[in-house]
Amino acid sequence: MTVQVETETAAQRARRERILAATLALAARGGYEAVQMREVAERSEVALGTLYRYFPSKIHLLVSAMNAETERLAARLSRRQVPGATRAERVSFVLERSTRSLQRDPLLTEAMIRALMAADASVAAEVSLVRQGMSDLIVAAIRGDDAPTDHDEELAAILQDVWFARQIAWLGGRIGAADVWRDIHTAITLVLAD
Amino acid sequence: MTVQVETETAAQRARRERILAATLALAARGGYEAVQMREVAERSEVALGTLYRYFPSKIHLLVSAMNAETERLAARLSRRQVPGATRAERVSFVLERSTRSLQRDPLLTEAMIRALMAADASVAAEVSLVRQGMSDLIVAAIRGDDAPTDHDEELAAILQDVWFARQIAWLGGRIGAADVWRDIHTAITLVLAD
DNA sequence: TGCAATACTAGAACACGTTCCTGTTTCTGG
DNA sequence: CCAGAAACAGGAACGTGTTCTAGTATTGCA
Repeated sequence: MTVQVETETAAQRARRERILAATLALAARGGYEAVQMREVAERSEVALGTLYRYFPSKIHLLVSAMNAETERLAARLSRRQVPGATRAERVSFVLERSTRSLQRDPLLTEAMIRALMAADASVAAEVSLVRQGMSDLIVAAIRGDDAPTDHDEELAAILQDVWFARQIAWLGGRIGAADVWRDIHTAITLVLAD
Repeated sequence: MTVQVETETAAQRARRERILAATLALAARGGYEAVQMREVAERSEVALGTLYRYFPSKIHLLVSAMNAETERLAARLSRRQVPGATRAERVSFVLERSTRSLQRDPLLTEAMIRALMAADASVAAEVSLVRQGMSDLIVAAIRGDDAPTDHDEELAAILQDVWFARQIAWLGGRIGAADVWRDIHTAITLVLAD
């Protein structure tokens, strides 16, 4: 079992980017169900079989798209020091920005979160990437400057679980968009009582 | 818009129960994907169209099955006083029993949790029932005897979010069955530090 | 009891994710 | 540059959730 070295021609990189761009465009327009594999293939000018060679399932495709979006968000947030005197304030800042960023494009978010939920073991690696990115953001906010501890990781994991579950409740029509942030904020103040 | 009074003939009640029984049997045997609508219809000796008249989608069907199972669990747990001196101990007792009860039948659990995740707005009512049932269990455990407060409801909501998200992580192959309970226990002790 | 409405059966048909096949293009090592 | 390998295009085909149709049985009511 040899490890494949990262050799991707320019054409391949271009295809991958066209595919992801088409995915984001379709998702932003009509959410999860609008991301149809035939349509993605057609828009990215790639055969259906090729699409499946790049992304072995619709779930992989959408989780990869979410990972790219998460990286963009993280890059934007980590540009400068998170403001706030207490842990709760700093984490609130980060999670509110994240939540608002997602809610700005509800259909895109619906598509990505739905894929994240539907992910089975074959997508575990990609999902872990997304989760690790979020976790890093939260841990960095808890610690103003110091090195993170295991305890911080646990707190971040809980907050992320709440964050995730609240998004699902929102997608499931059980709570409104405003409730999402309110509930997450409640969890932050309960868990991070300084 | 008139409200339909609950008139269900004996034959209809029997059909509904045959359908749910077939669903549980198939789910316990092969999980979510083994619950195929044609197969459920055939086993419950009902036409496919009739199955869809009773349960308008596979998700409705599985969430309804989960609701029935949750009620059975709640009935068993509420039979006697929850043991434990502290809130954390009592909640741990209830959630460990719930978690173990689910993990005893991993494929059935996979089917039901997956449906719960995939639920969109059209299933919101049924999903809320399941969630309310779980919440009642947790709140009752937090309060030994007293009336619950809003604060208790919030704590229960957070713990349930963690519980739910950890089940998803387990289904997604990102953590093992043993980790599920360990993580939930961690959350309990962090959130309910007495 | 008779009849209109509703419920049910059996099965075809449709949609979309996924797989597979055949022929062509592009890449890579010698 | 050439031969073989790998990647790609185009599209048929399959599986399963869901919908639809036509005919039959059941129910509720005057």
